[in-house]
Amino acid sequence: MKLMVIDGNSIVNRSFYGVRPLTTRDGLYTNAVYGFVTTLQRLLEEERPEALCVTFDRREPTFRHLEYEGYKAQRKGMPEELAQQMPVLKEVLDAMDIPRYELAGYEADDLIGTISRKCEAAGWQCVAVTGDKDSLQLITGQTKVKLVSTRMGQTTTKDMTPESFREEYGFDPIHIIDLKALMGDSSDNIPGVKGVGEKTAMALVQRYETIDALYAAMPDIEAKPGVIKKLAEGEESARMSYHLATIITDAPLDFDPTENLRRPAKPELYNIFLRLEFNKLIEKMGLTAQEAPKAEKPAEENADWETHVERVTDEHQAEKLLETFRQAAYVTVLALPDLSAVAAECSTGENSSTAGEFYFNHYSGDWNKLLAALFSADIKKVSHDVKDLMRTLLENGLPAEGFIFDTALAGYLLDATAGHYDIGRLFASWFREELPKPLYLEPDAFSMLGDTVQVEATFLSYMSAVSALYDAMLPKLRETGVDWLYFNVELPLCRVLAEMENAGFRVDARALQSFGETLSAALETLEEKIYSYAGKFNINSPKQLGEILFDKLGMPAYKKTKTGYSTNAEVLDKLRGQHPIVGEVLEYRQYAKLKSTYVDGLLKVIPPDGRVRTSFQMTVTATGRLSSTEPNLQNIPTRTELGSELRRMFTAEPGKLLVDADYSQIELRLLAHISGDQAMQEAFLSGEDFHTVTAAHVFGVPIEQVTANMRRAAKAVNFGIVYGISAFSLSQDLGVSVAEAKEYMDAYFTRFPGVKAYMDNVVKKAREDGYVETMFHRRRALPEIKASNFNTRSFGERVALNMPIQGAAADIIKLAMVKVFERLKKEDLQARLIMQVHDELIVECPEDEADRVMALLTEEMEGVYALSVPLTADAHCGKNWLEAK
DNA sequence: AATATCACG
DNA sequence: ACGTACGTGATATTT
Repeated sequence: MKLMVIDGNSIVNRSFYGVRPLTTRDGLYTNAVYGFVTTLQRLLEEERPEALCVTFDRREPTFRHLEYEGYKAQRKGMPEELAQQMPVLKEVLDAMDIPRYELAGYEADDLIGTISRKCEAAGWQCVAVTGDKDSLQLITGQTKVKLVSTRMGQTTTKDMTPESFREEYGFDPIHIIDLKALMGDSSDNIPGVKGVGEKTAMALVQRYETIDALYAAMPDIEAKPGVIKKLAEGEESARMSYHLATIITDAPLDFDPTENLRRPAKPELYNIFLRLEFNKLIEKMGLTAQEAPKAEKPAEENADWETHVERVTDEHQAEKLLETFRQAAYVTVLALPDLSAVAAECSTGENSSTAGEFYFNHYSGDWNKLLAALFSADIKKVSHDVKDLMRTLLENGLPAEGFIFDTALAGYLLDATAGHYDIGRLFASWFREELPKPLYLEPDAFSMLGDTVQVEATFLSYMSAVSALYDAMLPKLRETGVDWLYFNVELPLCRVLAEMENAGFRVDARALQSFGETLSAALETLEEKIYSYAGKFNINSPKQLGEILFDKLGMPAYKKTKTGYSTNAEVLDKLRGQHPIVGEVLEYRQYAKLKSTYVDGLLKVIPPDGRVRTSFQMTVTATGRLSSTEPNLQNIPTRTELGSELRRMFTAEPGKLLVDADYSQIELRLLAHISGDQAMQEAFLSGEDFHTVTAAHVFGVPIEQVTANMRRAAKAVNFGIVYGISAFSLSQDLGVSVAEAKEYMDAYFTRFPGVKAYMDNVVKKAREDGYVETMFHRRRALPEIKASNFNTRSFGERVALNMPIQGAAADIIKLAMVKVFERLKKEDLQARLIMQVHDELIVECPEDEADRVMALLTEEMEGVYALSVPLTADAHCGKNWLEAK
């Protein structure tokens, strides 16, 4: 039988510093609890013990320390972010039915010691899990210690048995006490012998095993005279340290291993995890709600609420219901992705609502006519993932009007870092109650179900959730000031994006195919050359490539990743001169990327009509940008000549042209505007090249004397500023010393004092508020800025500097997209927006519209919002993307 | 499922 | 002293 005992304080501490800060929607820190639970899962998997318990320290100084006068209560109090998680962790452990032990006056160590001895006495095996090396003294034939260490966010464990301990230390585990007695331990306030460190202490213990034996042999011992003198002076301290380092194994603890046998978690664990928003864990551990979920609206739990539900089967019935919907303030609408079933619900009075569910194969009337009526402008609709629904509607030639709210989109604007905005999770996080698990419905799922009961129940439950969310979210949008952006930009953008997605981007599959064949041939040649230098191996495997380059060919490894050598382009570039294989590998990599991601990747998604349709994600990025998936059309190569050839294959239809318009340095212009820096604004107003002007300022020379190198440095500093700069990274980027990079930055801040003041201010404000926002009040929560971990906090500061700029640029182009869309419609042009790449818009139009469209795009993009510096956009046109850029 | 790499703004 | 740019997504390999 085996019992695992966990040092709760040690593991929770490691989790807190090792896991990035996580908070629930209302600001409760959860990272340490999360880390603890995942670590525990792993340990259980690894050890599969029959019994399990956790020990905790009590805050008070312990008996061992009370007898030591030099003890100052100098153990740093834990940071507030961690302290608030301790009661939560204990609640979780209780719900998992895992016994915890704490005892006033004893450290977790002492309890572990006592527990391990009691296990041994009962004939059990014991595994002690801790990060504290002190506890290695507990190792015996029956007790092993699992040492946990966290490096670079990775938790690793090492099993220490009598054998492995001896191998590493060269003496028996119990003498770790003698070792600590000599070398001390600052983290545990054990003084040790002054002047004796790890090396000396190790040698002495290996030779004499105990301090008793050591002092018995004094002064004729095998050590340097200086060490002998220090030992003599420090004897009292050593003996006291020995006492301090000895873990108590007979604490007055009532303990019986059989009372700690593993038991199933209690049902409330589900609710606790729900509250903590541990959705992944709920899934992984297969937790479910306590009772069968109810398909009723939560509001209906109060007895007076009544819903009249109708399954609509004929046109007469439908028209009556539609008329009710037309009168309603709003209607909640949901639909299956293929529009084979639709549900709608509206409130019809104080305590009642009416809901209708429409099923294609249960409807005798004209299905499309019904949908057209429901999705026309005279019914105000609240829904979820409006853009996706609109895309389907428009695809089917149906109207997509009258949407006044999207709960997914609102969830995103209120917390852009939440990651998921499905109805179930939003409901759980807003109302702290579970909703039935999302029932995944294939387009034809309900025909497979045989009847529609399950779909009906899900629709009903989801509709009530969506209306409850709408009621809760709308005031919150106003409260945070993000309502303007929501109603004037994000919501109208749904329609714009739905039409862009449906329009698609024409790709020349034949040209792509032949480009792919060229690449294949080149790859084969390169492969052979590479094999001729190093033998056959998989060039695509960084692991194998690293072994070839650094072990077999003996090149110096500049950088390591957590799994081995780094072989990225930056490293390989430095090795170029060393061996011809390096250049070949770099070239191979470039071709392989183009072939697999772009040629093969795109060919897979070109439909017969030749138009590739991406999906724009509106609820993904933390800054407010869009993202593009399946395929990603926002990262089509442009930086290398070969890669940019791909853009030649993105074309306009025959007889049409592409118009491409992009903002010029929008982020830096926004910085000039937001910071109000006089010099920077003048630089933009002067009309000169901005990086050149910056260089002139930073290097203190007239504009005519700015060299290419000076401009390059200035450009790097400009970028760095936007990203939240540090001298180190700038030096890396520029290949100069850190000192030199710092000089550039100092000069920059001297010449642009407004920028410096703004940067200081934005970080300070973020610390006060716990969030940052754009000039349009798009918000990003920033718990990291208060972190006690230096790296995490620094990251928070960089985000605070970057998000208001990147986010405002995103706000502006989104607003421009809405305006452009409306203008194109109003002017009755055939031109259609088809693509957005963060600061760039692409329109496809008949050849004879191109000039008008270029002017229109430039005008709308530039005029979308008046900044204190000009906001400029440049437009070009051509038959394909390469030409138009 | 995680990691390394590399494409974009 | 710490270890570094901000924001994404797709692919291949490895676990």
